[in-house]
Amino acid sequence: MEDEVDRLVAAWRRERPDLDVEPLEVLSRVSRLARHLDRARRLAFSEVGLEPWEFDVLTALRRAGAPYQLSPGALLTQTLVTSGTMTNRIDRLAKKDLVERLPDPNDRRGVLVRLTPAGRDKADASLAGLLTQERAILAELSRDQRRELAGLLRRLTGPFDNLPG
Amino acid sequence: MEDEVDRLVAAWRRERPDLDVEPLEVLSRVSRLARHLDRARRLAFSEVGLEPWEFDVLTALRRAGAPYQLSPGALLTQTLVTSGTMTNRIDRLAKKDLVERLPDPNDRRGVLVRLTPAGRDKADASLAGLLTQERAILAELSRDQRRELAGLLRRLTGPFDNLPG
DNA sequence: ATCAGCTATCTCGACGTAGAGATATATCGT
DNA sequence: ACGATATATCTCTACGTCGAGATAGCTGAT
Repeated sequence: MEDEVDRLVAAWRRERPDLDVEPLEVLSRVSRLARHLDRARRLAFSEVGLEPWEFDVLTALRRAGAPYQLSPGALLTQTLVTSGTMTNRIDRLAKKDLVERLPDPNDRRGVLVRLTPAGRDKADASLAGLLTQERAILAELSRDQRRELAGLLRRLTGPFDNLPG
Repeated sequence: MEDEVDRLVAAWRRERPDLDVEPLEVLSRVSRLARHLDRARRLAFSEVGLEPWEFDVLTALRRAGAPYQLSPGALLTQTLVTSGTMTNRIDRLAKKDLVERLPDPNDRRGVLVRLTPAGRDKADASLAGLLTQERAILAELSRDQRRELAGLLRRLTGPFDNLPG
């Protein structure tokens, strides 16, 4: 099946035959697919009254395991947002009583963000729904193809995720 | 090489062994990689004084070929933003004399957005830089692997791009 | 010819994010 | 101990996006 990137690449080859646009075959698809996924996630979460950014934070805490707490800094690396954004997110989640801030006992500069019971319920409820939706999107591929795709993507994400910065 | 998604998946398997989180192996990597790419692009474009959103619009027009014009609606489907956003973008690009608005001769509701010569220069200058950067990211993979990856991604983007909506 | 419904674009208010700077605390070498 | 430097988090402003609604023009059925 042809997609927008096929059309995009064909257009560049016509307009700029002097350039090798092969990289776009992979990376433009990654960007566009992520955008489609954002939209689908927003729709799915709206059914349980959750914003995608709330999901990201709550599930990061849920994954940490009991007592479901992480520093803002740890949340940054997991969610790929800036510190100003994370402060804002924690504020809003705290106002909804889904998380609470605690002083870090080992570092007086630091803070720990902990999931409340209500926050944990939200996190658990939303994850199952997301997985169902993602399974539908991935039904285009066989199990082996999904595994192959995951492996190739890991080769690209690895360098970013293990970067010093 | 291990990445954040490996850690994320391992954490879910520990915390929620009742759920099959295999879909995250693919789709969480897509989302995170797109986020990394956004950052890298922002950095690369700042060197030529261009924002990523400006690049997206200008190159869509450039790809259209002479006379480098498209309707706002056509730009929407290519850039995956909403109409309000596109109006705003066109306004700002017009203010910088990179594009101009023309009435559509065939539909009095419509408008055509056309690249100015300055806009075309910007588009051409920035594309080469982007490709160089993307090539570096993709150097992790062999030519065959890149082709394979592009093919698998197309299977996922195709349904979205060919959807009625 | 007309009307209902559709399409293309723009308007506008609410919201979330980035990014730089501020503050407080920790850490390391001397 | 001390000072330089690094780290953790928060504050604040500017900016871009979304999304619902408004407007104007098109189109097909009757």
